[in-house]
Amino acid sequence: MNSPKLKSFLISNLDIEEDEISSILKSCQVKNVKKDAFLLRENEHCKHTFFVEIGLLRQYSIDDKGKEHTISFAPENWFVTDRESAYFNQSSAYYIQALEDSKAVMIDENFFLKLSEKIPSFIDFNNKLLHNHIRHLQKRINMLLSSSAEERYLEFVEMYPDILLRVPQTMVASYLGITPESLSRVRKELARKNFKK
Amino acid sequence: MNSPKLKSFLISNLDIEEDEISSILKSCQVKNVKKDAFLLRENEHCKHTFFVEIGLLRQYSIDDKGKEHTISFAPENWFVTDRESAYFNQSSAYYIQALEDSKAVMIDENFFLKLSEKIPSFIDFNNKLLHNHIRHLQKRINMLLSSSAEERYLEFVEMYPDILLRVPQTMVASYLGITPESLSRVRKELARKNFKK
DNA sequence: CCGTCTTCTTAACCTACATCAATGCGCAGC
DNA sequence: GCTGCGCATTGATGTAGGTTAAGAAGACGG
Repeated sequence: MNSPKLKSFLISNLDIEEDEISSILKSCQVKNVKKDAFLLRENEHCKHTFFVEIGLLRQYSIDDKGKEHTISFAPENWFVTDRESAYFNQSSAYYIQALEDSKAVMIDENFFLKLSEKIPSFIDFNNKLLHNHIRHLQKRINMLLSSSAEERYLEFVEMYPDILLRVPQTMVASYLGITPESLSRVRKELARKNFKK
Repeated sequence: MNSPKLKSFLISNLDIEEDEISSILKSCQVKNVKKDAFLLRENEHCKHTFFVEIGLLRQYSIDDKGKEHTISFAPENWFVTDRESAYFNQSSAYYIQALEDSKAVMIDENFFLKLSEKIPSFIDFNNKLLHNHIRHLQKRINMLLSSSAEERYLEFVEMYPDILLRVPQTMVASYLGITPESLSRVRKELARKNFKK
């Protein structure tokens, strides 16, 4: 059970000794999953926050017409969870699935408690993570309200150039709120514009 | 300087004595604003969380084409702030404006610190508020990605029937991500359907 | 190296919603 | 009781993006 990335992530953000964090981390299970495997399905109760050590996860929902809507991508060093389900004890409306063979640390409530007890700065750090999450969500809402498909795509390219190369366009489209066909057209149009310059 | 609603809100959610909360609340300024007055403008630095005692506030952005996009409405007993600006010390991309003559408690960083110090349960409570915020934002993203104008309007009617009656339709439309004209047509269509039944 | 599968592209057509412009209508101020 | 203003409605027309369907291009297992 080793989780070097989570470890260094915590060390660089918290005022904590290496062996102390190691001992806490021992209590966390690490899950290895193959591409396409699920870490969470709709209607299940989400009990963990996943920290991605290796690979790439995706969180998405499926609407009544059967269409997928990507909520987030989580590559190495990212967290992903359904806070609504985990925190408020509800069954989840989302799926979390591996887009590549992946390795994720399964963080549970207990882990948070231990950290809060032993490391005072963890509370502030956790607070910061939550605020950061809120910032991203709000930015995305603002974008969905105000930008065209092309603008949203350009924004995505700029923010997540690495992810762009690792996931199928279908999924990028479902993140942007458009169809794969539309995304293809947007890309074509952009290529044309750049060529003309 | 009295803020009875914030007081009872805190008392009912925290394990705290009435006079203790009263003394902490004394340090908070209360702001009375007329309809249309601003509590925050774009490019300003947001230094407070506003708790609405009386009235109704709205948070919105203006895009490059000059269009308004409503981020949130805040009636009595609600908080509103730009966490991105307040927490990360950036200049704000949003406006906060009174839609009615209003009274808001101006909560600053210091207030949070005092509460965290004196009331241990405040940390958990604050955590809960953040999680709740995240839950709402995520739900809204999911809706913007997956629902039609009509579905979004129906959802709004169900979730915020009170707000619906207090704000002009233009602003509801800008919350839903559609034009006022479209909202008018959606409403007409819904009226027609209900009449036929 | 072939067949199958998945993803991407392209084209023709369609629809939800936007835009533009005119009209209506309630209500505040004089 | 007028007048003007802000907001809602309506109609005509435009357009971004959706839908459907087909083929092209990689990716992969045998």
